[in-house]
Amino acid sequence: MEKLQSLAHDIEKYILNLLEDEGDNIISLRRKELAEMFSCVPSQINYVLRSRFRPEHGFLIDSRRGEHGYIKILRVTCETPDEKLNHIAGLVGDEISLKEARRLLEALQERELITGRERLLIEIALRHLAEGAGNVETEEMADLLKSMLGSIMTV
Amino acid sequence: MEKLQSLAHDIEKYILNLLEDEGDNIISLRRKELAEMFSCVPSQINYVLRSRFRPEHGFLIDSRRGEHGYIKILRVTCETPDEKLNHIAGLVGDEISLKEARRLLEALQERELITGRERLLIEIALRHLAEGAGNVETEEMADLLKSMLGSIMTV
DNA sequence: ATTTTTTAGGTCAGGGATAATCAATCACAT
DNA sequence: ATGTGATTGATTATCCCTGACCTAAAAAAT
Repeated sequence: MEKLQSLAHDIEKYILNLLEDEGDNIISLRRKELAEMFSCVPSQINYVLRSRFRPEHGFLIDSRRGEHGYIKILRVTCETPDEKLNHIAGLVGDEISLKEARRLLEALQERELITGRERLLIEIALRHLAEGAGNVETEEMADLLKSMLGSIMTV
Repeated sequence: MEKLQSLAHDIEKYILNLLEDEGDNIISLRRKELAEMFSCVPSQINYVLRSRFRPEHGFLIDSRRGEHGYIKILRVTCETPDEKLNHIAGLVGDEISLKEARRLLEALQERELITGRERLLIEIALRHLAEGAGNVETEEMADLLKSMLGSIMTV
């Protein structure tokens, strides 16, 4: 019955549990200790962070090296359920124009799902992308928009 | 009482407390005295200032040598939106790496000039840009970062 | 008035202690 | 066979701290 999960999965769950216990949405780790606890190489911790605690997932990482070094994991948003991510993906689609994106963002702000400042940030990022390349970027715009919305849309 | 934090951290907190107590936004120190108080080498004070009281942290340093020497620490205050824009533009500069940008965003969130959600959005946009282009993107990153920060600082 | 001495603070390189990165390899599913 | 995710270890970068040497300003000596 015991489904053997990957080490990365176990470490992820351990970190999420720590966050759950804290209630303060921020925890501080020592990479070396965590690696010892799971009997793995320290860089494995970085792999877990890179693959599961990115900004897209609503997390921010602050770290310091040297003596008294640490890794702080900050949970900015609650976990966005797949259901909601699918909804966002549906709204955005595989490709999107700047004009369509603007309409979508306006609607989201209207529903108070994002703030005016957040809407500005997203619009600027998309505009920068659109102005950069020629016209094959509607797909890329859709990807970026989904990443950004996915990171801040809370449950 | 165990020493849990680094010496630099303790000195930082001591200075911040002084600033807090003063109520005013400026304090004056003697490097030698402070070093003696913490039983360390005087240059350690310089290290603390260099690593924690830079403009990106919201401080300016003024000092004088010789008899009646001093180190003054001034907390930056941006009264007008214009000052805020200039401050940000100066911090970002003409070019910036992804690593530098992340550090800056951490400081800005610490200063409560941006929220965690806004930091998420900016980090995602910058990383998207950095990973997309291969090479000479430090200028473009600086432009995008200034655009994004500038847009929300005035709201 | 000029020079010398004294009294500060500044800069830099280096070493120990961490964490980050990267390329190689492994594991497993398709 | 191939592709994706997981794991490792070697290398690189960063942080903290010290101490040797440098510079500036004021006082003292001339």
